[in-house]
Amino acid sequence: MRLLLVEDEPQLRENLQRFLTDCDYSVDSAADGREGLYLGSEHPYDIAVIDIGLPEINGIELIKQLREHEILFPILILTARGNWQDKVEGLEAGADDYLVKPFHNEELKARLNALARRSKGHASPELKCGPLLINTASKVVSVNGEEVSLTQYEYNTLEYLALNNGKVISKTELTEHLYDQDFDLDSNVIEVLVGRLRKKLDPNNDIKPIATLRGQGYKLAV
Amino acid sequence: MRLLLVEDEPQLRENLQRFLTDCDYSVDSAADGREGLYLGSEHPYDIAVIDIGLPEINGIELIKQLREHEILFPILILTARGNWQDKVEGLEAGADDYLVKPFHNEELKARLNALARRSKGHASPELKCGPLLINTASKVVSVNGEEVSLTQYEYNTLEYLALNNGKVISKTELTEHLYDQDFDLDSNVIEVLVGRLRKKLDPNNDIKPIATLRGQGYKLAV
DNA sequence: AGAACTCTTCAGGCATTGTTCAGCTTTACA
DNA sequence: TGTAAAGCTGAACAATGCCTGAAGAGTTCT
Repeated sequence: MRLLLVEDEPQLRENLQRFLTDCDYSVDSAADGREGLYLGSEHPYDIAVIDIGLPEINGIELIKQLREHEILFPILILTARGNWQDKVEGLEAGADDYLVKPFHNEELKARLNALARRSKGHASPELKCGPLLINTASKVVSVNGEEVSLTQYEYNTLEYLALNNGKVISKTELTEHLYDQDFDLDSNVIEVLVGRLRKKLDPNNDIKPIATLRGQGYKLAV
Repeated sequence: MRLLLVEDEPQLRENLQRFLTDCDYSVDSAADGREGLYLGSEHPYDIAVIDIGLPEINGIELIKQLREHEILFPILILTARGNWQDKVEGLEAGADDYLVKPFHNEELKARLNALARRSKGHASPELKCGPLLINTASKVVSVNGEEVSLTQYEYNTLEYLALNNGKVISKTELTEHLYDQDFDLDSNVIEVLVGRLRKKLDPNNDIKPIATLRGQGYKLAV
């Protein structure tokens, strides 16, 4: 799998390059938008990781231009925390997913895998777990074909569980994912969110999509 | 497994060193960044735990320099609560995971295990012992394909035995593994747990997965 | 500004799990 | 074979962690 990495900060670029290489991607990296555009239009990459805040040509512009050249590989963008606008613009410009800095390498890996998988199968950006269908682009969730309306936090919680389908996720991990600031760890927000999710996804309580593992965390499995 | 610990506060350093040694790491510790850098570049560690707030060379700088020397073992950083910036910088500098102080020793251990496993490329989270299958990611245990539901402590006990498959584990060792602090060693919790495990794993008593070695401990072997 | 919606906290209740205890069984060894 | 120590087990109790409904605080939309 060939991967294009566009990131201006040398330290982060190097780390990501190393990590992604370890994940068996063959990585080319660019330090600015101009170089990114050049590499991206010359080589047949399978996937790209692009930081939004770039010198020369900024990330948004880069994505637009790539897409104008009919370059269709999936793109994951990196945004700084708080720059909400970037994220929206990036997705509108043609990115397929985003990650807010700082992030865990493992999460990047999971998202890239998901992106790669669905782009190979020409599938839509969907996660599927039994009767559960999650469209990560439109953020629409449906159960047995019936659409369910979720709030932002409910959605994020579900998406994270779905990305880690089958794995046990501790409340700490969920909290850290949902709130990147240090957050009161004694809070029971997660419990409340999970409770509401359950009620919305499965009002009759017959599917039981989210399992509780007492003392260990939650797990999505259907 | 060789582990490098860099922590300036003597009390915490000592505690961690003792705990990690108990976890079967062979631990070298440094009290400041300079010493950490020296040790880290001289020895082939498998993993490192680094406090961000260090004298001499601070933690971020230490990580950067290690990475510049092409030193690639996974690094877990310790940050004080609220120092959110540290966390970001640490991850960008090349750390692989972080833990916010104060933390539970068991959580540190779990994260180190996960890091170690990932970096060794042991992708498969499954332990297999005869008819016994333990998935450490989903925490699902099955016997001859049939799923068995275990409580947290039962699971932890079994996992530890399985990690030491074939080795005799004394009750003391099990107790120390399951419980953080000094725990009443005259208790018979372990016996109770092992009893419950046996009943759940092997209700008809024909597999006998856990053997008792009178006066020595227990052993998983099938 | 008011209304509607979402997020977070809190407190009480509940179910499951963890721990202890007492009495019983097995084992090792004289 | 008798005895003491080690281990096993079922029941009881205590502690823990999770769930839930309600209400307050904060947003966004009209």
